[in-house]
Amino acid sequence: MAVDQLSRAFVALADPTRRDIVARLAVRDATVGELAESYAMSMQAVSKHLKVLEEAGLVSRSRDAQRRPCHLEPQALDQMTTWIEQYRHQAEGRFRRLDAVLAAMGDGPDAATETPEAPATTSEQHTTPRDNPPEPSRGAPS
Amino acid sequence: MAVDQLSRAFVALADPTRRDIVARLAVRDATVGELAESYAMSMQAVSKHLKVLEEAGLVSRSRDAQRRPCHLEPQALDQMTTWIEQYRHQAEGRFRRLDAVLAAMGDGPDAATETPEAPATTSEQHTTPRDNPPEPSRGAPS
DNA sequence: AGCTTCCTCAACCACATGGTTGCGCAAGGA
DNA sequence: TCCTTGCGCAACCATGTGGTTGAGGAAGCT
Repeated sequence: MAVDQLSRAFVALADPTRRDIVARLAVRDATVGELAESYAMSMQAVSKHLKVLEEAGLVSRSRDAQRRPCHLEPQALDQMTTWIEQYRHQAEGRFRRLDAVLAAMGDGPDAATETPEAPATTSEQHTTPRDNPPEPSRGAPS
Repeated sequence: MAVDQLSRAFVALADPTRRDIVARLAVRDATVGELAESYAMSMQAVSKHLKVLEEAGLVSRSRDAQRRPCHLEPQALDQMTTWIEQYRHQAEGRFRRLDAVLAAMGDGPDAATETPEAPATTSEQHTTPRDNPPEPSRGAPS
């Protein structure tokens, strides 16, 4: 417990069986039994996987008599892409800027190859808020 | 071993410390020691985390004397978003079509609320290839 | 009421994971 | 040459995870 939704979502999709379940639920809703028919494991195991997906907010379950139909929740997937794309864009932008610096430096001096991305053309520094600083000691601890 | 790159990538980002490392490497490359200063754990532990990220293709490490600078690899992140977005789009498209059917059925008959997404307007069925069918038994086993 | 179907919960087990410590190696500086 | 820095490897340990089986509950059928 005490784990944020994003961690749960990544943990959930880290398992191939659960990714396959997500892929199937993208096509159509399904019950536990329907899903379990496809895998070489017991229905209890599939139920556990669905519980993980549900606690990650990736699927929801309603009631239909004794059935428990499973429904994919796309906005949880959206959260994940938002996180990933944030840093991918940040990194790619930085690399593009770095390439530009290196190219413009083609006939320049030799004092290069030393962390030229810190003082890049447009300041970026450490503006983006990282989600989980899982440690108390920030900065040099010694 | 014998685990595909996508699973490795999701496993890697499932850990908050490793997500934080990715966030930092998006800003600038860093050495193991620099990263380790920020966390309440030993450098060996951070090195292990980096190994996980490296085997997932998310970071690469070069040599600079005895330093091992770590570099974020955005295309691995791109793979992940590609996977996620595929099913998010699929599901959202299906839900939009379902909503349309329900809306158009507002004055229609009462025989509804029963899996209306299977015979939707545009046939989609099970076209998208799921990545890991981790089971041998496909189709009704009985 | 009693049976069947669909599913969850609880206990258990093997193995993976995240952390530790200790050791050792490669490369630069004294 | 020796020492320090920076880092990886191996062994170890506690906990988490993915599977099993067994029991049992909720809802429809006869």
